[in-house]
Amino acid sequence: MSSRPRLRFAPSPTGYLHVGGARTVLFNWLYARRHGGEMLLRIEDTDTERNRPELTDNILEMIEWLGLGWDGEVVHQSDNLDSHRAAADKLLGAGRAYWCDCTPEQIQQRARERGGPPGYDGHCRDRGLGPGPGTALRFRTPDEGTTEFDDLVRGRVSFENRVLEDFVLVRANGTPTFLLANLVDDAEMGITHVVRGEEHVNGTPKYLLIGEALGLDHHPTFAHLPILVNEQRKKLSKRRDSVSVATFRDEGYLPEAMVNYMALLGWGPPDGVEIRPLEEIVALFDLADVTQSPAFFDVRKLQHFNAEYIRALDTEAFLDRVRPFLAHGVATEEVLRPIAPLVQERVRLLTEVEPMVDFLRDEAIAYDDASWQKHVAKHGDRAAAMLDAAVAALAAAPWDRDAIEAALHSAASEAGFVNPEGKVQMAKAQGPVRVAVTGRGVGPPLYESLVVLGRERTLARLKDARARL
RNA sequence: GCCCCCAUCGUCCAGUGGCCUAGGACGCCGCCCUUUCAAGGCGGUAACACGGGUUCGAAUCCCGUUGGGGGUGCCA
Repeated sequence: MSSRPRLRFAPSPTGYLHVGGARTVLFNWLYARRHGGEMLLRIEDTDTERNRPELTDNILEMIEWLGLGWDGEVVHQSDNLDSHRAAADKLLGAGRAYWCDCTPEQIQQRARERGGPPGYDGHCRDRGLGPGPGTALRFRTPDEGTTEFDDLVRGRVSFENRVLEDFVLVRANGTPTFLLANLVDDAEMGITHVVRGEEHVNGTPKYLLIGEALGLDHHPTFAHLPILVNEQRKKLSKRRDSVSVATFRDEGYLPEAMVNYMALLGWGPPDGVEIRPLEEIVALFDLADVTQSPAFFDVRKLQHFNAEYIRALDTEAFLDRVRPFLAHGVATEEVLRPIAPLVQERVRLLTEVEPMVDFLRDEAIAYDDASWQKHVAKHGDRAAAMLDAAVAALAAAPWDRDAIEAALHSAASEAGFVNPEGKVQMAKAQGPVRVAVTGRGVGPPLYESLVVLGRERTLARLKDARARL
């Protein structure tokens, strides 16, 4: 195969792009890039009943957000209905397909009465029906022989033709099914590698059989990726699991972190280095190295990756990325900027930034009850003493980080936050101050925060807290 | 039911007959550092599903069992 590989991602607009689909796009994209080929995008919209055209926008937007993209124009399967019909006619003319007017209910009922396996029984095979209302076109699967194919991920897979039921090629409403349109379009588009989820393995012999019956010289290489599962080890479902890519974006995940993480679902670099630039992954990636067993999408590991990527950003880039997640725009950015590196190191998600710095921006703060109890109330008189000492020391100190540290240090000593060896216990002493000023027990480094907050507001908040005791 | 596939730490990957007293990463636990929280450093916990073969030698090859998943739509 000397020609450049041509791959495609072929989603149907029946749901938002979810992580399973995103992983499939990624592997298609990686393989195309790795081998100097291209990855096309085809929207499989032949099921007019279920399509939701607006979802196509989401799919396109998410693929772009991930930084992947596609080659050429987006293809809409519905634009190629003439070819699908022509293929159906050809199959009918060659005796490889026939009309069937059985309803799903009838098919089920016969299967029940028969007591045999569910599925279509070939009832209309030789009834010589013509097209008409409620009549669908079925493919006549061979009664004997086997259909096999080589899969880059799974090796050789073989099916006995007799277990393949006569499936529908054209619905009663005249639209082609996925089985027909998918094959016809792949052939016309010159697709060389079909990389898709494992759920399509069973449909592959049908794909092959149609192509063969059509006399097409279309023999793509297949690669069925292991599916992504939830904690119950079930296939990720848009309904059960919250896995929309847009949701991850809105929760503050960085696209490069997601792409990096998803590349590790079913694949791993030979040197074991997991967090690395996309270009390196492209250089190392190969479908032949993809795992054969299902992978669990572990959000906790994703979060770790996201935190790593956030930390790796330079300050300006970090600010650019968080901006959409900040309330009150510029006002927030102003208080964040001075301590951005400190915040950057403490968040896993971009959405965690706002609640970490809002106390620097807002006039009024709310005390977190648990924090107040643990860091202030519990220490009783010492907390009150610390607050008083802090007010006094801070009122006189120059307003810079080191002076603030020194001031709070002496205040702690004065308030009795000293261990038996005479060492000041700043870990405990900063508690009342932190809660008084931020409302919470945890947050960015205190001294640096106070610099940003300013003397006036700091003193006012310390006094407010003191008054509550 | 039938068909297809899968099977190494809780999770994701490494391992392709001897380098494995099974390695890395996430998580978890402990210690250090430390103004909280993070980050960082150090250490630890934890797996070859089971049974037969093949072989001088199996996590690695074969068979079976068990378990899990996918498919079985006029969805894709």
